Amino acid sequence: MAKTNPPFMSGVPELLLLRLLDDREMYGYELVRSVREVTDEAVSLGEGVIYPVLHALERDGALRSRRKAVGGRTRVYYSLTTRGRRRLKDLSADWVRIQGGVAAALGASIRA
Amino acid sequence: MAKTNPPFMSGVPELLLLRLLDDREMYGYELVRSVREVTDEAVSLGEGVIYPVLHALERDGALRSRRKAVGGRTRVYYSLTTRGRRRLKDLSADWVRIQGGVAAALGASIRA
DNA sequence: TTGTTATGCCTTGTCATTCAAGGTATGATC
DNA sequence: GATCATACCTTGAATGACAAGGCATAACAA
Repeated sequence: MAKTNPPFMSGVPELLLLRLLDDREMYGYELVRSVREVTDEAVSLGEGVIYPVLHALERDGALRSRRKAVGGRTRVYYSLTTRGRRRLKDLSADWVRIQGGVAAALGASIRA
Repeated sequence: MAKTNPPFMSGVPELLLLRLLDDREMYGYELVRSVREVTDEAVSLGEGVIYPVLHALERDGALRSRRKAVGGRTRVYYSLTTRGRRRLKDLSADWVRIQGGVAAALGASIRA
């Protein structure tokens, strides 16, 4: 095993964030840990990845955010918009298709 | 369905090429068509992707090439080196792990 | 013969994405 | 009062993918 995140990741961060936020609103720092958990430690996204993606998605209208004070701290909670749910659906379908294609290629091994 | 290749592809081209060349030596133009076939049309890589990857892999010692004249044309056939086979093994393992993680995340849906 | 399509190689330029590394500030814990 | 965890964020460099081209030959059609 080389690195934690070998270069197979394009678009995956966006998909995972949308997926998590489809269940409930969450904030950035929380998402960092959640991604690790929900992927069984297979995917680990740093804050340098999470925050830019969140901002881009909000700019796109896929997410909306609200500030919430919790114990003297301020958190920025994100939740899906209708547009975000459609985007999640599309990206999921794309992922399944690509993944299936790669699986077919890898599994096409005749060798014993 | 938006584009043929949504941004889920990082590292996948390299994996697919190594996988195909593990069966038999092939040339660039042939690989372009083979990738489409073997992935059930799910993945389509243009020559602008294929050739740079082939050259990089050869520079890395993962591939070796030889020129072959076929019907007045010259083809450049690539085949795996030992290093290339190890690389294929590593990348495959990485892919399976990442894919499993994403599947766990997507499948973690409680919604009916 | 001339045009078009398919084969076969390649590079360039641009764009998007990822990531490590940093920066700021508060609360809790030692 | 020092250090850790929380919580937000940006910058810079590198990588990767891709469309769009360019070159040349063969095969075929008009």
